[in-house]
Amino acid sequence: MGLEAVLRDMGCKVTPQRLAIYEVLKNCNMHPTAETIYNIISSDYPTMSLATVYKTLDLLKETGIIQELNIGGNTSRYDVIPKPHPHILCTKCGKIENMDISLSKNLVNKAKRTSGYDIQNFQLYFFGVCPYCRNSE
Amino acid sequence: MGLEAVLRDMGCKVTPQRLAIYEVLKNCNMHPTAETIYNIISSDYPTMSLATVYKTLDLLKETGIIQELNIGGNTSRYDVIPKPHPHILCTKCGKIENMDISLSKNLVNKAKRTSGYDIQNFQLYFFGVCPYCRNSE
DNA sequence: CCCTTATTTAATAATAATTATCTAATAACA
DNA sequence: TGTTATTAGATAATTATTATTAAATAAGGG
Repeated sequence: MGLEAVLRDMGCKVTPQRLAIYEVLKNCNMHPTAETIYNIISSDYPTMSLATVYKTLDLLKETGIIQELNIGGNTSRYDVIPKPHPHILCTKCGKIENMDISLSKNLVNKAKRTSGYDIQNFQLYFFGVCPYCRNSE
Repeated sequence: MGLEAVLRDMGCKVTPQRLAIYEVLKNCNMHPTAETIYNIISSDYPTMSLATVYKTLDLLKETGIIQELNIGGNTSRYDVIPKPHPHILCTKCGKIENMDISLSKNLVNKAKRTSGYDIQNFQLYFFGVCPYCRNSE
């Protein structure tokens, strides 16, 4: 289901701004901040406001098609969710990458059992030095 | 090695404020924010300033005896590190608890292999509804 | 034990990220 | 096409965090 359908489903309006922000996230693998998205979009949408970016990101989060990452620093980053996946941050250059591994069902089940929580989601962040930064030392 | 020794080791001064902030973290399992720590301490140290709390937390982070958690919201939380452990956030009441499980060596190795990173650390956050909140629905 | 000095505290200002407010613009639907 | 509720955009407000600076103080040498 595309973003348009999702928005209509929620009784929200389909606007060019919303579509554009989602497109940026889909086409960009750098896990941008709200401000980065704003900068990227500004050339095509000179009237776009940063507040609109924030409001739209909140909305997209609610729909569940994007997620917010809190991987340190003091700004949130955003990411489309094709399926849940861990992230890794290079502590030298600040780059954030997707990881193609998953938590074992086993671990998640153990988490449910030991915590007693009804677990709905998780975030796994690794921190380290990327190969490029390692070579340039 | 206690905090005093660690500080001396780094050539830093041992001050009552630093000890007090660390004590709060050790005796408090709620993963407090800087402001919460400030409030807790204020009764004993009426002259304590919030800036001192922040600076001390940064210092304690550097020593490696505490860690900063970025588990959403827009405020950091802090935690002593007896050993690395996952955390779980109740999305109803906002409580954050330690979890007594660990990532398998297997998974970490796979992460190293597939990413090529020199992995130094990780954070694993689960999100769900705690038993208490579930019952009071 | 006191003096000296570099470090730290505390108060305050500054910055940065995010949220709230409010008016003009616009998507949706009759 | 017109009406209306929603949204965008501009701006102000709020919140978290960091920087600045003068006064206070811990640590080591005499």
